[in-house]
Amino acid sequence: MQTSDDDDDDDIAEDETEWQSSLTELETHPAAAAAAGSHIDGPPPQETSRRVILHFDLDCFYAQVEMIRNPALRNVPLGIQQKYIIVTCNYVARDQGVTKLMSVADAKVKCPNLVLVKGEDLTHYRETSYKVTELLMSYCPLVERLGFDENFMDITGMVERRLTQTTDSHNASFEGHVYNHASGADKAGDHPRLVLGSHIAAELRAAINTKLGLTGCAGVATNKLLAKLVSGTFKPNQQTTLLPENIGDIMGRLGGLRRVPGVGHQTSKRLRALGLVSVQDLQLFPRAELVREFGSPTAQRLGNLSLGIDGSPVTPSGAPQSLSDEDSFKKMSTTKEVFQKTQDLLSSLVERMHKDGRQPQTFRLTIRRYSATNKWFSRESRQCPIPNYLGQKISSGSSDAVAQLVAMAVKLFHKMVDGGAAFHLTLINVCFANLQSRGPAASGKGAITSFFSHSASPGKSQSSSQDQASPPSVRGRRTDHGFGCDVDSSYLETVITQDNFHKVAAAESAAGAPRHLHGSPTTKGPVVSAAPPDLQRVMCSTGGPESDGRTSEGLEFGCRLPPNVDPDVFRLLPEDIQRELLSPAFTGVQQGPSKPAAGPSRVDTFDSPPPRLYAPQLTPRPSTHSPRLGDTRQAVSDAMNTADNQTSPGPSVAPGQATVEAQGPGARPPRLLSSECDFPMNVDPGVFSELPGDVQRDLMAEWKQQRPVLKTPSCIKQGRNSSAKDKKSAVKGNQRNNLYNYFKPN
DNA sequence: AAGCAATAG
DNA sequence: GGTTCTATTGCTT
Repeated sequence: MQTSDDDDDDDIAEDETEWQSSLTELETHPAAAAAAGSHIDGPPPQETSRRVILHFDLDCFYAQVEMIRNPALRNVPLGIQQKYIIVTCNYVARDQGVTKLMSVADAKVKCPNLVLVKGEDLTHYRETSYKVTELLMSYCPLVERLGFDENFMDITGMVERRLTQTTDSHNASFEGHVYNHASGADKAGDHPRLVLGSHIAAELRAAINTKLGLTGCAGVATNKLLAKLVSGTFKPNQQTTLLPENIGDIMGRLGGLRRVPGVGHQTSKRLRALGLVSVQDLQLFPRAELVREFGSPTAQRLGNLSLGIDGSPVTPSGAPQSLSDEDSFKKMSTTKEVFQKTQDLLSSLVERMHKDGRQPQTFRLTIRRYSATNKWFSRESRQCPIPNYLGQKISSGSSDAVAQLVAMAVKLFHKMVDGGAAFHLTLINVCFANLQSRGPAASGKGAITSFFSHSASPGKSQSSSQDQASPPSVRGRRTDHGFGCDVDSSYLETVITQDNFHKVAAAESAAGAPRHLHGSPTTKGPVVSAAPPDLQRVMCSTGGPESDGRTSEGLEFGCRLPPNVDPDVFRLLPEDIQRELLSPAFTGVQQGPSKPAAGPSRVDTFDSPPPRLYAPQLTPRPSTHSPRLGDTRQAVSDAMNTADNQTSPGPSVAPGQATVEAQGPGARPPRLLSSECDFPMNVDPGVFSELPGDVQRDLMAEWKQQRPVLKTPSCIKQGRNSSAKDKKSAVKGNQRNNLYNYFKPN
């Protein structure tokens, strides 16, 4: 599950006495503004940030889930065990000295009556985790997951809205704690947005508690870094707001650089090599020297982080981008065991994939081998594309998908491990990636339409990544920092695929296939009931009241558009797409699938149809092609081919056709056994020997008949390579294949 | 597109 | 800096 920072962190709010931290507000803010405003063009942001960001962190999440499943565990010391490790435990156990990642043996010494629950199967945790995210999303779609138990939320739009609509904003005070302030009433007048943020945080925590029965902490601040750092200040089931004047305090009190989110082990080692150990060290270190060591983007990011500056957006996570399953063990050294293990792992993974409903395009096998030199760890992996017909079988739940995948897995395995030599594995992982919502990748990569047809998953589509804090000029010139109006091209992607998702979902429910939110087969009832239908607003658009604001241009638009959509870019979009962007799904108003958007709203409540974050499909899709006899065996050999061809991009082969694999330079040295003369050259004898006997016989029979093997060279791929590499070199590096690239002026 | 490193919980 | 079981992003080829 996770590492430190919960128990072993001796906590930020410890030393009250020495708060002469090197930075005071007066120093921090100009510094922050200067650093944040270090863009090449455009004025520096006037206010450093009007954003309001929440961070939620569930209390000892796995333990809470188990205590809900079995309330008798509530009052006993409870530890969640994975292998020989306690990955987390409840507060009763913590009081007795049990900590995260303590060995079971040590934990039993500390707490002899510790009750252990096995936690290797993450199913329930994953399901509950997504329910939390979905619940949060029902209030505001800008929710980013961080692991299973944490969520960020950008509630700037909600706050702005309450600000304009609320009558008595002056006499309100903070909900929960305020960092470094004894009274929540102290500075309330100076920070109306954060006050409202603290109210929203309290409401959301209450909702999580009443609807899901979970408790957790929340942090309220002006960016993700700060929200995360402050949320743990008061520990179980409380919340804390950080005021801008205390940024210096909270950063200064962190102590070691390792405590800064984003600074991991390697980075802290490199920093240490520069003589930097504390956050203050980094704050005061010359930026130019940092750049020399890390390069500009990373250096800027690190330097900013040390100052409490973090311009990174809350990026909606959407459905997961990969599904994987793994198991670790002391020793595995026979191919027989490997075969068995991958089969087990794949069985459950395929089932999960089936429930998800999307179709994986890539399969990856990862191992970890034991070796004295390598110490223990470091993983290696091999991956290969999944042929379309197999992908369809997987997502439609066809029963023979597993066998074919196992064949692929074994093939991939032998690319890493010489079957003839001894080996010692300590872990196997199987993974589906490149998950496509609709059909096979029609690969209309350059076409705008691909953004509508490719991925119907909510949240991100393929690759949205950004470090929007660093690359200043490329982003386009309206960099409204903290106002949600910077040009974040990936948001266009996001938003469009999101809409597509809604359309698809609507179509499907109209067709009588009601997918449930994040349905699990076991959990039928939606624990997250939709919020009251009278309040159909999701208030995260930065704009004010959104009464169709499409007459004017520029600023007018800027205020009505979804966050992060540049008005300049917007104007260049085709009409229909503009309309899409202004439609309720994007600007914040959503409509229920069956409800005609009811009455006059209470001020800000929470409703709107539950967003479909992660909606594994519950009803199996009708299998598109009837399995004919012989399919399986052909598929096995195809699968082997797929795995084989992966490294050598030779002539591609249409599925269903047999090939002779050209033995590339990287091909495994053939271990020729007596019976091998009958194998097609593309079949690994090692794999073959692991197949069930009847499959072996069938395969042999088939090969005999097909002896004249079709070669099928590059006939399909005609104008293959050609130009298409347009490169986009001007914008290279950071820019992806996204909408912005297509509509950007120049 | 593939493989790995780094980071995270 | 490693334990478990994931998941994401960025770098390099």
